[in-house]
Amino acid sequence: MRMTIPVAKVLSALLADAEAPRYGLDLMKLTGLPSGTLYPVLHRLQAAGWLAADWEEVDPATAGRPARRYYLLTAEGVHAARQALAELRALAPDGGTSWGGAEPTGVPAW
Amino acid sequence: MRMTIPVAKVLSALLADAEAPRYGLDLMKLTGLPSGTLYPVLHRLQAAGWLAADWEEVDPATAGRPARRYYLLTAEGVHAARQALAELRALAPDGGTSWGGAEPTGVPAW
DNA sequence: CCACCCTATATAGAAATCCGATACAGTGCC
DNA sequence: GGCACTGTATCGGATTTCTATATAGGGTGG
Repeated sequence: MRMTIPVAKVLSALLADAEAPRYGLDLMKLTGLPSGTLYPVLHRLQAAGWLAADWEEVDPATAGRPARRYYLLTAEGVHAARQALAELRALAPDGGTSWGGAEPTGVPAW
Repeated sequence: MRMTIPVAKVLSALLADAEAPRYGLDLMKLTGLPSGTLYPVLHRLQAAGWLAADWEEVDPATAGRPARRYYLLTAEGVHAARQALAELRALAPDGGTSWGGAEPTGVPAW
């Protein structure tokens, strides 16, 4: 699973609110991603085994809307998502980053 | 400027340590990015006006190594980088995200 | 009825991005 | 000469993003 910002947004939304099940349009609004980005991400997450999907069982005529496809992180997905987001947080400083690197290199004449 | 994780890593490294000037190999070690990823990122940042670059003025024979190309964030770059990293931080929860979205949607039968 | 908007999911195709491989060049060492 | 190290940089295939577009049923208004 390659971590990208859209993937991180989806994982973040799926992790929030006690891992409540989400459906596509819901995730589009939460993440701000267009459907053409979101659905491929969801498919990749499923292929990676991080995400499970199931059709909502309702009669469209009764519900007055199309059936939704609900997504829920697997146990592995929850774990992986937490770890991935933690790594992301590591490079977004709160005060000063100072993630163990080399000390400032020689300043140019400039 | 499209924000991606490699771009964020570079910005983070450039912001750290009081915005000390950095050169390519230095940034490769700090960010862990391969040169094939790093240099295109640096070029894009320059094209966006976020980054300034200048050749170190040394005699390679005297220094015992090739001249370095130093990179420093512009004023605009510093501002933009801080903002971009803040947005990244927003989606990497520390405790609970709860970034104002819709409340949990109806749970599936499943 | 028919147009139109809303909820939903999904794909096509062009553009952008990432990353392993490769290139180039000078220094230092054996 | 050969090899390792410091540096910067590009190429090309694979992946990813994103703008359109497709599909389909429900509800509303003329």
